[in-house]
Amino acid sequence: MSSSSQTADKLSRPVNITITEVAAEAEVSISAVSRAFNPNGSCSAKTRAKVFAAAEKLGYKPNRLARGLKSSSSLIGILMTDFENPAYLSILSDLTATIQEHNCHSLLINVGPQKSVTEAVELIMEYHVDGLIVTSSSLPDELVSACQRRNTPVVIFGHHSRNAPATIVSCDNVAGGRMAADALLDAGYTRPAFVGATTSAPITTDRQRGFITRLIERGCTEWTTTEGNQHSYDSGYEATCKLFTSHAKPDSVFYLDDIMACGGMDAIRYEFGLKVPEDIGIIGVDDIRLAASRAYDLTTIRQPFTDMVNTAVTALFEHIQDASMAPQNIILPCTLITRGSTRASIAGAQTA
Amino acid sequence: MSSSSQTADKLSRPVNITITEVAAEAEVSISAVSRAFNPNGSCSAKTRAKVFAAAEKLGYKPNRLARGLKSSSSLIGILMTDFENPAYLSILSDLTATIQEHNCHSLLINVGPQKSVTEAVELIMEYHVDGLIVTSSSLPDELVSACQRRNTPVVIFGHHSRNAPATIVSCDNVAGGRMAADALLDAGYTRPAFVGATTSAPITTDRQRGFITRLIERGCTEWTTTEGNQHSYDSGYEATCKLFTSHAKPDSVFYLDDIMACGGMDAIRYEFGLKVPEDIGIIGVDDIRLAASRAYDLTTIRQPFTDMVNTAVTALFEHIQDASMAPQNIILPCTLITRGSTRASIAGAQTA
DNA sequence: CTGAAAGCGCTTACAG
DNA sequence: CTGAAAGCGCTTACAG
Repeated sequence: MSSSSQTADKLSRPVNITITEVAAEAEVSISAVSRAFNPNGSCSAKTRAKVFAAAEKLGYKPNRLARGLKSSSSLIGILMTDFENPAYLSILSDLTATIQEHNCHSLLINVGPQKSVTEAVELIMEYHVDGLIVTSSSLPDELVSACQRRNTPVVIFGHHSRNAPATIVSCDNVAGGRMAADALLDAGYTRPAFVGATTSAPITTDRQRGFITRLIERGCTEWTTTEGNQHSYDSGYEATCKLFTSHAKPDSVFYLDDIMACGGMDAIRYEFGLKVPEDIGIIGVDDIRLAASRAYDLTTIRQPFTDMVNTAVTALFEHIQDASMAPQNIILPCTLITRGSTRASIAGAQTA
Repeated sequence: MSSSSQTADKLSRPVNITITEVAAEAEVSISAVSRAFNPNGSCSAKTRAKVFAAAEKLGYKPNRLARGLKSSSSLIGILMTDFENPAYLSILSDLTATIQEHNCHSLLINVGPQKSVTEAVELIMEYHVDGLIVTSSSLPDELVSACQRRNTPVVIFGHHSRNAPATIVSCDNVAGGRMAADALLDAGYTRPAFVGATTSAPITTDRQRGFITRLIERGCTEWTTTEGNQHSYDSGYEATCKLFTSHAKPDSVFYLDDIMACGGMDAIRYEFGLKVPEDIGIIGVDDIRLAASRAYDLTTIRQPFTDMVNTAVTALFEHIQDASMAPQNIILPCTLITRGSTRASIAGAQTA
């Protein structure tokens, strides 16, 4: 292949240029080209320079599919269920950005209601991903084991799972529930309610447990609980309408997450004409952007999403490097962010 | 390989079972197995049954990486820039779900500020994606051509691009701007402002052009324009603060999108103590979930996102099937959704 | 450090 | 319809 024909080729032909052409251009073997492009391949500086020059000239890019056949695919699977909660947009942004920093890319699987997690995992395994991050839905333990058997590390993001044989990164939901209870009682509210969601059981139960346990510890007896259908504005709104037309008349509500709290606050204000925080105190969880808006100005239990994402991705790549590493259960602390949806504390409570 | 050892294998061994093992189990050639799994491979019903039985028994899943080496990767690249605007979470949900219906999967690339679109496209090409969907950022024409040369169809989502050699699916932003102008004037506002964003030029200019052109057509002269930095609540808030402390005193604002409009509305209400819609009328674009909330109750120009996604994905797969298909410029209509952030129309205006 | 060779798991003309 | 064989683009022991 002459140099002039290559130049013409580079401009016009649609075919991909491969390692073979680079080898010819650099006058080395294809093994040498492969090693030059691999950090751990032994290769003299001179050869590497020749190879890079040739690759640059030809516009060569390695085919990751071919590489993945013998080596790693550089693909990380992300399983997502919840596309209602806006928190997941920034989580996704952080996840993909961090994965890209590791020179890998994200295969995003939408585990919608019509698709089971099992199906999703099987599908993702067909791409031989290097690792898997599961958000917003807990993965059955058998599936985690199945991944492990295939040497595919799994990190579960944001969800507890008692005894899953996988690394889990979440925040301390029980403590978060306790904080919410303290914040409400400290502000003088006496009849708190908890609004959870039927989906994603572990999160709901942990936050609820922390909340109720703490209420009881502090001698509060007039509490109620109810549930919305999903993590959405509408669910929060509807659940709140039910709650405030029931016999229980709470004076404050702890919502499972911020987006439900926003829906709930709107119901309280516009459906029942009550004032926040004077008549009703409200606390959410997450600290999504909207929580800091003037309209909602929501007191909330902040989840350290950025830290959680970094921790999760770091742990995943550690597992990818060292398959023998034991699964860890990493729980990050959450923080109370006090805003205008709760009355000023009358006790000596913590403020952010 | 005896049947009993296979059973033991299935439970314990970590290695993937491949086409070779299925062929042995089914007592056919590996070509036959391959054809059985390919819709267009000629294969007798009997052989297919044997193959499927063997595959089922062994838990065989084709390796998509290997398949992609000679055939298609079943991977669709999604390029995303904007993780601020919540509209993109549901767009992403629809995109991934629709792509999965086509038995393909989504490689999501985060084109953050530190990463150029060019880099992102080069990276994505290393995975030999079957097609590419570009959202929330316009792709330089040279890049589109580069993809075309590699036989990788590109669909641009949500953005005009005068003469890109790619299929474009967007909505009629100029008409949207005109609708907003009509809605404001019909409601009796006389000093409208437009708040755009410095990013994503084509969208901003089209909506602004439609808006201003229509204002002028109807004899309105007292209009102003300004810009936020990005598509976010904070940008809308800040731009509005500047706007309302400048010499121009608008009585209504058309925002580039809903999330900016929400920020703007909060600034108007809480920073300047003005009433919406009595003192100031507000219109956004998108119709995100938040627009329908009681707190914002935002009049908006709805983009038909679900239709746009379906159209974009359908068009992409048509191009993948038939490489010779000419690029199309598909523009879907948008609709005015009248809510409480504008006064009731005093003219005979359209209402949703 | 370097090259020839085998192999990753699949597809696809090519004969039969 | 079916099988043997070559090939997709890369990696990785194995000799040298």
